Amino acid sequence: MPEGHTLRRLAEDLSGAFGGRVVAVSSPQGRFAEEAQLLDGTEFLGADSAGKHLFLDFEDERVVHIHLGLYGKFPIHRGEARPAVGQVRLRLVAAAEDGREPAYADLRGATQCALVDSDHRAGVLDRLGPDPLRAGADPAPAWQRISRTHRPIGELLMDQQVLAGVGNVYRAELLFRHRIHPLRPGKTLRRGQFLAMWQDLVELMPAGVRSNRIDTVRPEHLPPGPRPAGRGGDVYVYRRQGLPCLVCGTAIRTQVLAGRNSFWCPKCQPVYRSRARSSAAS
DNA sequence: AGCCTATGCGAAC
DNA sequence: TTCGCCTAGGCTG
Repeated sequence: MPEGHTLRRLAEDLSGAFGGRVVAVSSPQGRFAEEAQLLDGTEFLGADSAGKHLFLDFEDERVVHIHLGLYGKFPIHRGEARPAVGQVRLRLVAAAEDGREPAYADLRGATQCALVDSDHRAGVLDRLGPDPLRAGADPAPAWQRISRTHRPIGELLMDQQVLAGVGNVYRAELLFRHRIHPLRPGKTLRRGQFLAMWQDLVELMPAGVRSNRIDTVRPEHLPPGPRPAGRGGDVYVYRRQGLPCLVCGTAIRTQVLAGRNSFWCPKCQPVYRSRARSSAAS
C-alpha cells in the first residue's frame, strides 16, 4: 500500500519502535544475510522517508535503502519475536529494556533492500522531485517541468522526478478534486492551478500519514449513512470505474496511463480544449 | 485451490 | 511495451 504517506508513516513508526536501541538484524530468507550480519547488534538511529523510498540509519553512517515496490510490507509487531514465516528479507528485533517493550519488524516483498552509503542516499534524493510531505519543499522545479511539456498531467504526477511520493491513488483523486482530465497536456495548466494542486497535496498527504490511509472526499460529498468498514479510504474515483460519480452521478471511467489504471469522471473532468483563436473554427 | 488484481519500478525486449 | 518481483486480499468455483 505504498504511496509517500505510507513510507513516511512507516519511518515514524520504525523510529518510535526501534530508535536509539541496539537491534538484532537478520535475514531469515538469506538474501540480505551478509549485510544483516554487519548491522547486527549495532544501534538503530532512526528511519526517514523521501518520496516512496525508506532509509534506515544505523551507527557508523550505515544506511539501509528500502523500496517496497507495489506490494512490499514492513509490519512492526510488539512483543517477543515469533519464528519468521515465509520470505522475510530483513528482520529487526529490539529486546525489552528500561520500560520499552520488545518489538520486531519483518520486511517482505520489497523491490529494494540494500546496504548503502550516504553518497548513494544523496543520489536517490537528487533524482526525486519535491515531496509534498517534506517541510518547506519547493514546488517550483515541478512546475518548471510540467509547464514545459506536452506529456499528460496524469503521467507527470506519477513521475517521481517531477513530484516525489504521489502514486496512483493520489494521482486520480487529485485530478478529480481539481477537475482536470488526466490526459491534459502539462503545458496547458495554469500556474495557479498547479499551485492549488500542490497545496492540496501538502494538506492531503500529512492527513494520510496520520490516518495511514487515503481519504480525499470532502464532507459534503460523502454518501449518507455509516461508512463501510473496509480498509480503503473514501475516494472519488480510484477503482470506482462504472460506479456513479459522488458529485454528478456520471459513470466513472478508466484507462491505462503511465502503465497504471487511471480513473476519472468524464463530466467533472472534461477533456481540455484549447481556446479557439478564430471564430471561423468549428 | 486457482485466478486476478494491486497505492511501483527497473530491466529486458 | 512487456516482464519480473514473489505478497496478500478478494473473488470464483
